[in-house]
Amino acid sequence: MRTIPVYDPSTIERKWQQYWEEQGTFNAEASHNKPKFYPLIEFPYPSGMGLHVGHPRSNTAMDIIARKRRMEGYNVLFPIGYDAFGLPTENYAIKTGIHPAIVTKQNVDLFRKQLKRLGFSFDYTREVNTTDPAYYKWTQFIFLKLFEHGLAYKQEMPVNWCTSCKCGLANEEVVGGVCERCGGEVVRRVKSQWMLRITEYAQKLLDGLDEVDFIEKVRVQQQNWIGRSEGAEVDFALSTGEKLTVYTTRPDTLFGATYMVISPEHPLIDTHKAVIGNYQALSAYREAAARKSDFERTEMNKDKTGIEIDGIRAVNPATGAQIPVWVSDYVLMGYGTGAIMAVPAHDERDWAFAKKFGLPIVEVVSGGNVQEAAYTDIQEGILVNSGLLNGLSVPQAKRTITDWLVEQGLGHRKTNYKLRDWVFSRQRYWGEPIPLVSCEHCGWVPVPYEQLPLTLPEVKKFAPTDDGESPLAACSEWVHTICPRCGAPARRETDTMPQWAGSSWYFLRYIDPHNDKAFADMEELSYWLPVDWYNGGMEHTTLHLLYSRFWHRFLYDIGLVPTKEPYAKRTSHGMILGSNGEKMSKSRGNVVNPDEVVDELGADSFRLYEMFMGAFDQAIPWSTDGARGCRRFLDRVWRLMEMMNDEEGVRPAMAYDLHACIKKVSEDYERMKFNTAIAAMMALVNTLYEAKSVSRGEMKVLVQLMNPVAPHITEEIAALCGFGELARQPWPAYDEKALVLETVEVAVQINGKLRGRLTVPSDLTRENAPAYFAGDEGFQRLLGDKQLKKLIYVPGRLVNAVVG
RNA sequence: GCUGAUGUGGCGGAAUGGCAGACGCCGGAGACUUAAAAUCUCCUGUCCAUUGGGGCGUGCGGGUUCGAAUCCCGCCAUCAGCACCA
Repeated sequence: MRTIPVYDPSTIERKWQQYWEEQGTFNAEASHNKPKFYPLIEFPYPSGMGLHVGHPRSNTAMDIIARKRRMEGYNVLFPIGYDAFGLPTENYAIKTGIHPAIVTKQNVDLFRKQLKRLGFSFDYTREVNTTDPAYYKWTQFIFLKLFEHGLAYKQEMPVNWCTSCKCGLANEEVVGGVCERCGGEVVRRVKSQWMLRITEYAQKLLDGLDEVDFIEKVRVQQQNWIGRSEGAEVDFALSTGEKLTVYTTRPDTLFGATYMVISPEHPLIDTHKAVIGNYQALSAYREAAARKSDFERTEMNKDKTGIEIDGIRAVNPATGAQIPVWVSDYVLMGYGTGAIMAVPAHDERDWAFAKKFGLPIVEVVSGGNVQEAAYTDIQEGILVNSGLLNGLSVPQAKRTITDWLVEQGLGHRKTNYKLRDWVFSRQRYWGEPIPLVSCEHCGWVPVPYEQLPLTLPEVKKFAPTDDGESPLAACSEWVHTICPRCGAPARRETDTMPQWAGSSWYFLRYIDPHNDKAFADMEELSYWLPVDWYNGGMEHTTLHLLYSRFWHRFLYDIGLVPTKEPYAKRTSHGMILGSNGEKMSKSRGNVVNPDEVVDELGADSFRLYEMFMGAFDQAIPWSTDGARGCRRFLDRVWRLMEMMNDEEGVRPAMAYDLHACIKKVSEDYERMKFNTAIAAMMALVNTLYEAKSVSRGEMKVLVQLMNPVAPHITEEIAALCGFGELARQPWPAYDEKALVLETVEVAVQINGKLRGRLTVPSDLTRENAPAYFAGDEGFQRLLGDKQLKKLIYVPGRLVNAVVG
């Protein structure tokens, strides 16, 4: 038994972290000779609360992959940065009067310190910060490119207005009718807003999903959010002589359209004020609809309201019948044409509406009972009461009627998307200024590129005004400027960009972070792009992930980046819950502070537990006892040094276990099955304890396998044992031959019931099995006097005797 | 309502057609110790028998198969996302 030093994580971890920093061990190499690997984690928002236990889950996972790739000979770029614009910092500034830039710096320093304590192999020389003018210069640059290409426009439009933040929100930021950030009530409010035309890219963003390796649920969520549907636009003649165009995905049901509905915001109401008999009532309905918050609209979801327009009727182009036109808020102005043909027999919403207001329900697809419920099946039904469509299936009828509409000049095929344009303005201080100037003569004029960055002015008050203007509007010497084009007095845009701006392209800046001629050099981009593996939270699937794909695809289209898609692979981690199984939050009092865990157990134990606690993609409750168990495992590994002998190689008796472990761990890391990889290493250590000894060769392989998860302790063991620096050595390979044994134990079943175990030659085949077992004493004893009808042998696993 | 996921010991979980419960936590017993902690060894789904063993068991009900936690059909429950998108 050797005498070994005490395992003291705090000393060891500090020592190695310093060493890595001095040596630049994990900095990406400037040369492009090696194959590259670019792993990415979502850069954190540096809040004053510091790191929570969720961050290290994603970080450790990608750190493991990054460390393994370096040992496999790749040039790895594993960067870190800070997404530091945003509301919490600004709200803190409003409360305390401290400038957000100062708060941001403090928070970034705190985060960096905490991240370094956990030993992540980031290349800190490439750190970015979205609030740094040298960074947001290029955010503004990309915005101006979007503006130049007609993808940024300002429009009066109803926006989601958070009454608490006093700020407009993107559709994606409204969750369940309330503000995603603060939970405040969200109402509709008409404001002039900068918009980005992401809808122009709907199809490209959809098609791009086929080129990348995203986990299924991310792909499905993006597809649903983009929401492509195919149908037709159909013109209905109105009694006023004009026509009303609707969008439908079910043109086959045209003969069943017994009324029409337009949205309360539809312009038809005002343009036909003169002929409408109940204009007063309609206006009242419209105002009531406008006053409803999104939340109320959602609540009232089930109970339909509406009012018939008195004085306008429409003609069903298929049947020639006169049908009424209604107004109801179940029809949305923002989708399709803001008007629908209602087919109550075959649409649940129309059915509910027709039942409530006593409108006729005409069956045109047979197969259900349309007086009882809408029949919406499109697989089985056959068309009836539909003239030229009678007897056709739904898909056939769709084609036939659409061709007919086109022929008659009454309609055309149409594809629609649920995706809406991106509300890009925020009436806040702590964001990138939008680099545009409003000139009386020239309209909106970009700030010239050479004048970027357009920096935030110093202001005294950071709070938005009650009338919803940005705090920048109060800063008159900043607002008043001259038009860059004609030199006349002009005003700057005072809205700022949303937090999603800086995060839409940060992965590009990591590639060439100190470049002041371009956001990144094309040659560097060509080497490093795309990001090979991006891990992040599901909450960013329809926000950050979609937005950044949009920006990247735009930059590709104008020739500024070399790939269509930014991220080759996307995976997602499960949330860490409080020990009571609920979401961690300050108010629930179940928040775990990583610093405290590191203080007690060390960073390696913390990292190990985060990876061991359960399946990586699932939500798991935290257990400090579980983390202590991981510390116990590291203690056991450390003490293996006491029983280490001088044998350099792997002992034959240990070869199978060791090589099986190399294989299992190597494969499981790649599949993000970290929990089973760690379990395999624990099992190996248990086997070594049973053997009461370990050779130097075995010990070295063990610490190499563990190194990506627990880098400090394993480097220290390697140093004490003279194995050399692990981070600089190749990843261990397993020996296929060592995995083949001479004999193997198989289960014996009689009629599918487990009855015993037998040792058989491992090369026994299915063909030879009947003869072998006929002569095997142990098998015959288990079989007894029963009559063998059939024998099933699964090599290496089991033998099943089917008896009469 | 739609979409996607999940359901296995006291707990986190493993096994994706072939020995259910690997690995860890909690708990119990023993060894070491003056003692405690730490450590080491053993036990730990459940019921019956307790000497070898046997029955039951992966949300519920059916089915396919020599064999099902795993595949199929029908339910139930939980979580997440979307939600009047025509």
